Amino acid sequence: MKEGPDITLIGSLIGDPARANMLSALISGKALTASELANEANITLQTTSAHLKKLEAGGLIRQRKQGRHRYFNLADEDVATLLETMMGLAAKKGHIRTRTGPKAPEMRKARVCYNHLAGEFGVQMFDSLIGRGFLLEERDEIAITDSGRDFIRGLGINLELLQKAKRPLCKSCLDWSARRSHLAGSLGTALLNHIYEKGWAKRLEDVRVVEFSRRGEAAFHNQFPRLTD
Amino acid sequence: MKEGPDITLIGSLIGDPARANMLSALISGKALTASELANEANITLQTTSAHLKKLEAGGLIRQRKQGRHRYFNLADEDVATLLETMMGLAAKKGHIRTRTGPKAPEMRKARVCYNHLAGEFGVQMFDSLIGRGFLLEERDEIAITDSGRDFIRGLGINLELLQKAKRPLCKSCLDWSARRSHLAGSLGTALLNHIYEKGWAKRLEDVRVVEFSRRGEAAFHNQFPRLTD
DNA sequence: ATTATAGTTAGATTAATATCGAAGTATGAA
DNA sequence: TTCATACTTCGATATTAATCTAACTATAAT
Repeated sequence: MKEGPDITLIGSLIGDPARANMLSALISGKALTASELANEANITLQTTSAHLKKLEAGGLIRQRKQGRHRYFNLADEDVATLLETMMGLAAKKGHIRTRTGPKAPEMRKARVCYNHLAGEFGVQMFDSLIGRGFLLEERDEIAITDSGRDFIRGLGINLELLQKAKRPLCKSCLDWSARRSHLAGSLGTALLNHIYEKGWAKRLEDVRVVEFSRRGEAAFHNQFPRLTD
Repeated sequence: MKEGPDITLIGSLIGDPARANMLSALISGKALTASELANEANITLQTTSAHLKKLEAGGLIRQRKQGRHRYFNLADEDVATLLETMMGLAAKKGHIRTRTGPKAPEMRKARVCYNHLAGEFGVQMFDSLIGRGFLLEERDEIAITDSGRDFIRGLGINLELLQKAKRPLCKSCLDWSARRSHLAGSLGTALLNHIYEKGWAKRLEDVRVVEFSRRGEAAFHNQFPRLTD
């Protein structure tokens, strides 16, 4: 890593495929061990160790020692925001991941993308919110409408709290599997949490698949109905 | 550039010092020729050409042919946003540019940083807004107060329009020269535009220096007084 | 103690790519 | 036509850094 302007280091850290894979894995918020990250990036543990050292030195990740394990996390919310921004731009520019799309059908159905819902369920939720006039899509910007505010508040979500956050409230995110937009941003995160809190789906360890129960699936479809147009 | 997840390409593009220098130069919004960018990055024109090709293929820049010149720009506002986000994170993590800070004294005084005001004038404006209770600084987040809203509206700035934008309204940005914070975000941009519109300073071509007139300087100090505490 | 698991460090190899020199293309000026 | 400027393409070189094997440290389990 040669000298260069301030953004060079961060760019080169993310610019390596192995490290990018690790960061992508960490973006779900779940703490992962070095071995898990090695597996995620398909490299040996030694190489992983070297990468983790660089990522930590660059301030992108943090580690917690616990017994003989080391758990790694993104350093803070800002790093997650940066990665989200990059993913969004990459999707818009058509840099779709060539190598590994979501393979398993459960992944295509519903999965965690960073910290919001993606997959068919994510797309359906987004379409439903747009279709009922709760969200407004203009070019690439998403805005919430007045009726949308009422709807979200009706779910018991504290909208004012979300708006104070640095992250944009509404943001679209292109879906790998469906090649359609779904909802990111702090509202997207809040809605995923809502799904967990209602018990519609379980938060699985280690995996990004979101597993809906039968009842949860029905409740989801009821809350975010598919509209025939 | 090996295969990898979607963010890898963008990361590696920004991760090269020469390219990062070029992108930093372009972030002011001014279109630059290949030769100018070569000069900015301190590399030969041949190497520059190769870099520009990659940046364009990656969707980060656009080019316009005009006679025997080629003018380069960032591809769109999203790219600028990404770079701003990265600069912000880099500053927070302490990855300050080691090599070249702003040299010329005019640069230290007032310059364009992305699309807001930086340098001593930028820092003073920021301090003044904080000191008069128009902005609130909590940890790394900046928020506008009710009296701040009144003040900004009083300048004739449409605050509601700014808040609808994707970009955060208020954001702090660490100053290279002053090592102090100044105001970025859409409000920062709006205030810089306000300075131009009032005729306090001229928008110079090719250079990032913001040149205040005598009268403009006085008006600026009047509008954003330095507070003795 | 002994063995197993989790991770780091060191050293060698290899692959990627930034860089430049030299030659070529395109536009404009004299 | 000739010359100059702006930029691209080609080919060679050199440097960087990602990767692996092997050896080492630390914690935990038996």
